[in-house]
Amino acid sequence: MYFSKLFIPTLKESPADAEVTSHKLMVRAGMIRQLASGIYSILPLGLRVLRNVEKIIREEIDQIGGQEVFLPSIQPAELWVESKRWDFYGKELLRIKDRNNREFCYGPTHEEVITDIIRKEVKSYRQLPILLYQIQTKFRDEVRPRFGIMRGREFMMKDAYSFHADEKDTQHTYHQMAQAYTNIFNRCGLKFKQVQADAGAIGGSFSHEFTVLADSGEDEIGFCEICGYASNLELAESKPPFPNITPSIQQDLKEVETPGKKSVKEVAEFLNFPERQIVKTILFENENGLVAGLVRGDHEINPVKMKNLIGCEWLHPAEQEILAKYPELHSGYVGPIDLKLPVYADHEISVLHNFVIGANKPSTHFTGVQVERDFKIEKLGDIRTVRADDPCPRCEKGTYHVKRGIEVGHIFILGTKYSSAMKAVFLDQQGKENSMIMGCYGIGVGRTAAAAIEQNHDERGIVWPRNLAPFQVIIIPVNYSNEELKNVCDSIYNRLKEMGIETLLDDRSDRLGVKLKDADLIGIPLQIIIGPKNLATRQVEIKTRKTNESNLHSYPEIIEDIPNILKGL
RNA sequence: CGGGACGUAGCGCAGCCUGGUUAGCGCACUUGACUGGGGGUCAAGGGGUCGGAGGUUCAAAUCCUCUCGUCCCGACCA
Repeated sequence: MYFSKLFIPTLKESPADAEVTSHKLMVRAGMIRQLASGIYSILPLGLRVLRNVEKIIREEIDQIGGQEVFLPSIQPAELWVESKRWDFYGKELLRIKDRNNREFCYGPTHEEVITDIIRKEVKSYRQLPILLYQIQTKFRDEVRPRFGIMRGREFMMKDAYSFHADEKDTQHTYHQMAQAYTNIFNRCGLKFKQVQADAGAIGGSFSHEFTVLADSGEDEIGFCEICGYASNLELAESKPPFPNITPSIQQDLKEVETPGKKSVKEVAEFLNFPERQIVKTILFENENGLVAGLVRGDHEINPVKMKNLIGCEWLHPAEQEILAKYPELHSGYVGPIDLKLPVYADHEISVLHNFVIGANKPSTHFTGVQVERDFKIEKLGDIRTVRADDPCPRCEKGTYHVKRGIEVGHIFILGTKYSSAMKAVFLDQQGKENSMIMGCYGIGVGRTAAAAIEQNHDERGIVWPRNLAPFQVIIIPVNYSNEELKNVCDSIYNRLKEMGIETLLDDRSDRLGVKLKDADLIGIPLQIIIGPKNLATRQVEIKTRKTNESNLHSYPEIIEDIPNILKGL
């Protein structure tokens, strides 16, 4: 490809509305342009990168028996009503009406469509398992789209769905898929972790996320470097406490005044207790009303883990307006003693003695509190968010490391959530009707490309991992209008093309500096710089974008060696 | 949805508070000349519903109201 023929509008300055590096660089490198909030046009250079991601995905998913399909983006409401998600999905579902006033949505995901196909066509265990996938744009009307293509409303996604006759077979595919994902992200040149994850709104029993490590990421993950345990922080298990020996002196419950001291920090300072000796009571609301959660003062409560412990449909922090309806609750002084709400406590509480807790009375706390003696716990469990350096829950010696990351892939075992709601059933060997067991497996294609930039860039621009790079090599003549340079460039270009190497030739009449800046910005792994002085001694300069180091090599011999150099990158 | 900010040429911004010539600057763009190993120089140019609507005023980019859009923080989220 000749640079002058390529539509690649590069920018010197970053757009004002871009925040993260990948967004800035993708716009500056002429890969994307915004059309509306969270909606982007993909320009030729950007598309080449996305196609590379897609190609890797296709190869790996095909490898484990996936078959590609292309599904409608506009989906009828009835399907979503059937799966009960028409209401549940909320405002993120972009709803539209056709000329006959029939309701549709722009698909945010395709469980319903794929389940509909399978239930109509598959009747027997003999036809299972089936693994189908699609790579298409989807639309989720995000509350707050941000970070360019990383979290757009319209986005390119690979979604795979599998249907099985039994649980064991589902797990088999799940594990194959996990391996395929590992291969995919390795081939994309990413540093990532497979972490245990919450299934969230999509439902299901078992799931993992693939998270690319990056400080700009929105997710936090906790992992142990000794045993390899890794989990999204919203799910990461905390190690149960060692049972504490009851202290010889068990203090009596005592009411103390704590005028105006509401936060753990204030109370701890005022009473001269360590924060870990204070217990916080946090109120949540779920489908059954208010519930209370207890964690140690120096810990943070984790709503996802709490929801899982309770086993409720949903759980939100209680709103101030709701609290106003309960005159017995005093913000900052809520406690479990004589509280007429179900109380869920973190397991660390079980080994605490003589602690401090709100007294349900303004400006008052209790000291000398003991679990069981002073209040009852509905259920004890792991409901706090783990921190760096907390002990690993799976091994003896390890401790947690906490890092930020970008979720680029997510795999789920769905069970029969959709198949039973939508009656996707089959007859087993005994002629008995069963719901199919499903798995679903997503990868954000654009997000993967953006994550690659977050992880691979420098102050000059993008440094593409070789397999994602829009071109492998860029030829930069100091002056293309010089007949001799032009001939050399053209012949190198043609030879590389013959060798099947995607090559860009910067034939523009701009000065060298401009061409070098652009080459650095768009991040092509290898630059071949051709100038008259070096050429006079039969040499060309080869620069590796990753290291920004360049060396002279004798020409034309070096050209035959380019494939090897690329392999080593 | 709550809080905050911004909208002036393709991009980045100044001007607005304190209303008053023809609305500026840098980059980009066009033409020409010189130049040619890290965004070069000089000269001459083109490009604006000042987001939109309404209002105040002799006069509005500037003040007021409404509205649309975009971004940030939070809540939310495969």
